[in-house]
Amino acid sequence: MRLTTKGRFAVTAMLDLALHGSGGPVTLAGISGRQKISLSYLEQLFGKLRRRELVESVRGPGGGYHLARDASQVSVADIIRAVEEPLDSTQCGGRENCHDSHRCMTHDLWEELNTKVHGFLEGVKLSHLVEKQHTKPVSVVRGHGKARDPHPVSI
Amino acid sequence: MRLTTKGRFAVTAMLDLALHGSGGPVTLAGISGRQKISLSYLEQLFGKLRRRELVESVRGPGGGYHLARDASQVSVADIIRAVEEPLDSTQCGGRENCHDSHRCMTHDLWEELNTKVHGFLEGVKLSHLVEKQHTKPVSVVRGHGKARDPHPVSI
DNA sequence: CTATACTTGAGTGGAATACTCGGGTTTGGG
DNA sequence: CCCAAACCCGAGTATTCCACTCAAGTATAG
Repeated sequence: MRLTTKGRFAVTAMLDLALHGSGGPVTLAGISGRQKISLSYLEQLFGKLRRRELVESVRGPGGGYHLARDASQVSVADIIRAVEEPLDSTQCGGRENCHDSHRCMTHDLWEELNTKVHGFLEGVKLSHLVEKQHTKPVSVVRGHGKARDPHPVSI
Repeated sequence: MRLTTKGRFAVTAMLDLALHGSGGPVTLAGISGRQKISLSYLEQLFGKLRRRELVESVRGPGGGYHLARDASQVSVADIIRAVEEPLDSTQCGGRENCHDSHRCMTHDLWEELNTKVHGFLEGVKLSHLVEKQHTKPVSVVRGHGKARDPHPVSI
């Protein structure tokens, strides 16, 4: 699992979906307008979210997307896993780049970090984010457009 | 702070330095041979490590590098910070991409994750890795050469 | 039958990573 | 004193991949 803006956009979009999902399907155009994420890009992301069965689609006029399960059953980790390529080979993951059956010296370190981050993101459910949003309903807008945001992960 | 192979190489190299540092300066050629990291690349990395005062260099024949401080005083976070570009703008870090003085919806989430990861890496000292290596002295070899390992972060 | 909305796949620009290369400068030993 | 071992450094480069766009669909409500 990687962490790029793609994953962050997906989480933002899913949160928007959870927040506006009470009145029938939510259109991507709506999410695009509120969150300032390009429509085409959203289409790409929601294709993956649908294939991973995190959302369900309703086609035709009046259609849109809604969550496939309750917001309390969807973790941030689920969302990120859905949109980011797998590529989770732990950079030396048992074989490849490590000689024979040996592990490289720092293998355990990265694996432990992975586990920690994964555990954290697994624990945060969409419903938690919804609650937080309700307690302090600040702005909902993110930048987009021509702006490029390369930062893969800042820790 | 980002997490790429550059940071992992740096940690591996620093660990090698800590392991072989008892008998005077360690040469980059030695690290290159043991860890299978290209010499030129190591030179680049150690330039940064030296500027951040994590290592000290001894020039001329018989020279090399040694740790600037005790292995217990060097954290993995220190090493990664030294070699990866800052670029730590928290992807919407207060300004930029967020409208006005508002924060985007998922801001807190990523910030909390950052803090967690940072805390973990700050807590792991080079001396811990050395100990682990001594308790089970497995292979010391990593791949390199023409092989490209793009994975920025796998979590 | 048409407008709305999802669906799909291909394509693109730019930036960054992961290196290499070719020259330096320092300095110990013969 | 000079050579070679080592560090030093800046520029260059190939590939990759992210972040997005574009174009052409398919389904369906009204």
